[in-house]
Amino acid sequence: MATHDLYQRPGFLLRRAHQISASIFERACADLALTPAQFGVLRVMQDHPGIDQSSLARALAFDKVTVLRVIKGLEERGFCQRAVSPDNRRQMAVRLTAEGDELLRQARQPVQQAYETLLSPFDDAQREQFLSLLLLLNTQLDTEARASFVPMAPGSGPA
Amino acid sequence: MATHDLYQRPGFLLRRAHQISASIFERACADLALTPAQFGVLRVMQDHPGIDQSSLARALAFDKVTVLRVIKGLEERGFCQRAVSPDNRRQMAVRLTAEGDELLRQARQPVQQAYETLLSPFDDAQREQFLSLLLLLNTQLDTEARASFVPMAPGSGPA
DNA sequence: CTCCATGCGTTAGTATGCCAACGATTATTG
DNA sequence: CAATAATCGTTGGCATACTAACGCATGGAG
Repeated sequence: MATHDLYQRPGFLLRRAHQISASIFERACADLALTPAQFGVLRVMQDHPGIDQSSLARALAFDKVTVLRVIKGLEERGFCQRAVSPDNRRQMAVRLTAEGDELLRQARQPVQQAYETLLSPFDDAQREQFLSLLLLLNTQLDTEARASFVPMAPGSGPA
Repeated sequence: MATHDLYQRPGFLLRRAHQISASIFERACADLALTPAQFGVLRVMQDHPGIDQSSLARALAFDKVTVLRVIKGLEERGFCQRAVSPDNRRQMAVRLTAEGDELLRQARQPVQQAYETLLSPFDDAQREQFLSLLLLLNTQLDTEARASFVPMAPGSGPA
């Protein structure tokens, strides 16, 4: 029965839950060929036009290399543009194209459906518990694992 | 404030929690250069000597390609052996070496420490809630995402 | 027994995540 | 101002995860 303990470890359960979550999301957005990471990047770009790649990475707690590759893929597909920032020539200012905005519009419904599917095993009280526990874990262990997570004020730009 | 919604999505929170969990585990086992996936594979091999790769993948809900690569890496480091199964020449029978068993023995303490760190934001009641909610989500959505999860009886071998 | 479907392991390709290192640029500090 | 720090984007490498496809072995159907 020693193996059974493994299946009850929070790390194992979290890995599996994340796997299931990603699978549900990708299936719901299969027509758009949109992954969770791509969706997150596009959403941040939508709220912060002209954001630089490193700030975007910090906003999502992604690695900056991951962000670079996701953005390059999105750029090839015509969903975003990159340009050297006029404020700081080290930075690349990233923003949605009209196609990217349209993609997000089309994604709204399937993303919501993935959300519902993922939480379908829970009743309302359990959903609230689950989300608050996850939020607590994330905020408490944030610095434990990576850099601090500082969402910026909307409209303030990359300043 | 639209971005803020993104951070409250269960998919985002799960991804981040998994990321933190993996980071804590890898840090705790840094001296052993042991990742969560490698630990899982070794644990299943320990409980089911001579198991074949596909059964091992199903037991952990890993992809068989992932299992193949993890096992190859472990084999190169001397922690497990592979041999064509005498029962079925399609299968590779995998088992721990003495070094692999010793590695698991050395991993016991850091793995337990990672477990404690991961659940440190929670009190006892919250831990129980969190684990049972994760378990519920996994069992309910299991077939939703991938093949069924059938742990085999210990000692029955790969039959 | 022969054909056929299935299962297993493997390879290849793609996407995510991490770290380390590098050149270029900016910020800091003496 | 000049030397140093830190930051940004990029590249390369490793590990995890998926799909698709292939060769091979097995099991079942006719």
